[in-house]
Amino acid sequence: MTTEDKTKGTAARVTILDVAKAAGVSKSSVSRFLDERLPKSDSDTARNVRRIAAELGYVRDMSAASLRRGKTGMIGVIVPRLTDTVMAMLYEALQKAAARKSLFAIVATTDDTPDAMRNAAETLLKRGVDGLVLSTARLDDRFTTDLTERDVPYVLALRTDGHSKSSIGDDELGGYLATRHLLDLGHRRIGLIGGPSYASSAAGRLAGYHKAMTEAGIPTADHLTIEAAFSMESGAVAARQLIDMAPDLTAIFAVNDNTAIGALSELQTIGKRVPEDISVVGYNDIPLTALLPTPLTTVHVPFEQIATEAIELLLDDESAGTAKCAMPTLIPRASTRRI
Amino acid sequence: MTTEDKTKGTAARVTILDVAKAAGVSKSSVSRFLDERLPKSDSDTARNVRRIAAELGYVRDMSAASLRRGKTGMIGVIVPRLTDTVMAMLYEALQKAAARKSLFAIVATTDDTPDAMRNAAETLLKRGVDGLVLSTARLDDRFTTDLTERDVPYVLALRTDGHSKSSIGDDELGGYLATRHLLDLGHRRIGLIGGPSYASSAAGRLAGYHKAMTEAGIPTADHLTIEAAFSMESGAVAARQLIDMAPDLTAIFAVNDNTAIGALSELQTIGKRVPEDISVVGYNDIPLTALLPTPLTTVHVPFEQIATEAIELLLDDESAGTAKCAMPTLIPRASTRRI
DNA sequence: CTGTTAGCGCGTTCAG
DNA sequence: CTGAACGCGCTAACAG
Repeated sequence: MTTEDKTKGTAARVTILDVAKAAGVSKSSVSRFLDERLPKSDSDTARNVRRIAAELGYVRDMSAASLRRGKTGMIGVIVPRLTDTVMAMLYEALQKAAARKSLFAIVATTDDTPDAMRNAAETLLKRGVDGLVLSTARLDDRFTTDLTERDVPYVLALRTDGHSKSSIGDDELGGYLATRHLLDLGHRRIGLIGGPSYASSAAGRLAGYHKAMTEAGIPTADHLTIEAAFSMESGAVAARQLIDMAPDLTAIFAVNDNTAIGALSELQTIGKRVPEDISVVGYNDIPLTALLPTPLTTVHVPFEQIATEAIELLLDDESAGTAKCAMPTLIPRASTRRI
Repeated sequence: MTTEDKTKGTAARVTILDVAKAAGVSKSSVSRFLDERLPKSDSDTARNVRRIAAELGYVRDMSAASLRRGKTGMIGVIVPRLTDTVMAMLYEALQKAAARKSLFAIVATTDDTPDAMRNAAETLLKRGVDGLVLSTARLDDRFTTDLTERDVPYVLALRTDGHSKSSIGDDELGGYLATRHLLDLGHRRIGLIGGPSYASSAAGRLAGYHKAMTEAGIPTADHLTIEAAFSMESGAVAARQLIDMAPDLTAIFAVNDNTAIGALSELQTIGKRVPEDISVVGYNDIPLTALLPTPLTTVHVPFEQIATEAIELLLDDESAGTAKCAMPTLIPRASTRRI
């Protein structure tokens, strides 16, 4: 009787009712004992129920639970692309942070274009996510207002729009540290390869660069900057333009490791040696930077911390408008040297 | 009456019933008209219902639908890590392929360790995925038998265990092409940095290397191989060992771009120039390879195709044991030259 | 602490 | 083709 005949291939799901019967309690009791959100009771029956559930191989039906609870326990993450290691690192960190709160992070990608971002958000929302983590916020975008109107909880990560809840790195400090490092090595003619102006991260790092340069008494007119996308290709193009504009540069600060790597490639092509002829600093400290033929000096960003704080902000209803800001660190490597 | 008072912040969900009432039909009709799996009818009422649903902003409640259907429309993907660009590319391709079938691909990472793999699978299964795509299969693992016993549909991607449904690249051909390329350039002393022996991809590429070498009449004793993990660090270590073993090598074939990059770094360190002193070939054609200071010759793998076929196999019940195999292509770049 | 009851929103019978 | 009715598995509210 109790040992049921499971015909091969018909995996007759064990339901909460089976557990209830086997344990001799009601199904609501089982439901409560197995509720991972509640502090787990240590009564005799509680333990017994958990044991029986485990023996029977019971697993809660998420669909049914979600329907009833009105929550899925999933949060949606939107990133430009996962093939960008920075974004992969962020997502992996968000996954871990979410798991610590018994949540599961699912991801959708855009190509950093606003309409793809809407699609991605709709896809995720249709899947029933309880909230959104956006790493693609644009300073000029109205998308977040839509989310607010629709009462969708969300938080920005890595980039901010200036008013939404956000968990970011201190980009201005990072930009300052990078530039200051070059200044300390004796460089004066320092070019900057910036990121797209709609990204707050790029803007912050640029501001840090200006701050350090100005502080060092270098005239603003000598601040050589150029804008690029966050890709290796555009880093290469930007490096070429920068060198054309100012052949006497002794250092370049690229606000992103990818663009820095592109720049490295281009510098090699045009016959400038790094660091003998020119020093280069990147940003993000992706694993690759340490293993380049010339290991790249870069700014380390604490993604784990940013992710943890993003999830906390997302879950905290009382924190509207709050912005958390994590400290970056300079990692000196072989791509920079004293002039 | 019909225009309800939505109190701010209480997003009173539009249900199928609201649509039914507004359209003057029963909810079951609405359900049918909106079923994306059925060929969409073009009757007057059908179009009308769809229009009204759109106007009202109706979106199906996935939890309720999943509960009723017994399927979530989600498939689970397991990869070692997303910070490995190869895996990010595979996952992005799987996402796209899944989307084409109205499925959503969620992902979990292991660290290429068998127990983390089990955890990842359980996590995904608890979330209710309809099937699994595994890129972490080991030739010696029994995990897939468990899945079969539990009637969980699954397919292997990139790596195979020799008997499960799989969608992989033709690794032996790829290994052959890479080695043959070096032979054609006049190299005879060719070292190989292999991958972990439990990965069929590594084994296949190694076999291709041996085939090409033997075919070229090079004695087996001169086949210089060494095993490494799929990481840049271990590529560096392996390159060092290889050079220590055989200082007269003129070429290295690394069965993975990451290990190739690690090797490049190490070669630089010990003062060997690429390609002047030694040629290097990688495998996978990750975007970075084209933008290294010395662009890397590598083997291109059609991830999109592999992903598409993986999803098709997963959904096809009649294809037990089938293995699809996609053709790789050699991409010659600056890291290899005639001896 | 426990059990009873009443749906959550939907898809699928099964009659018409 | 359509609509009425049922119930998927679970949890929240309530009553003991």
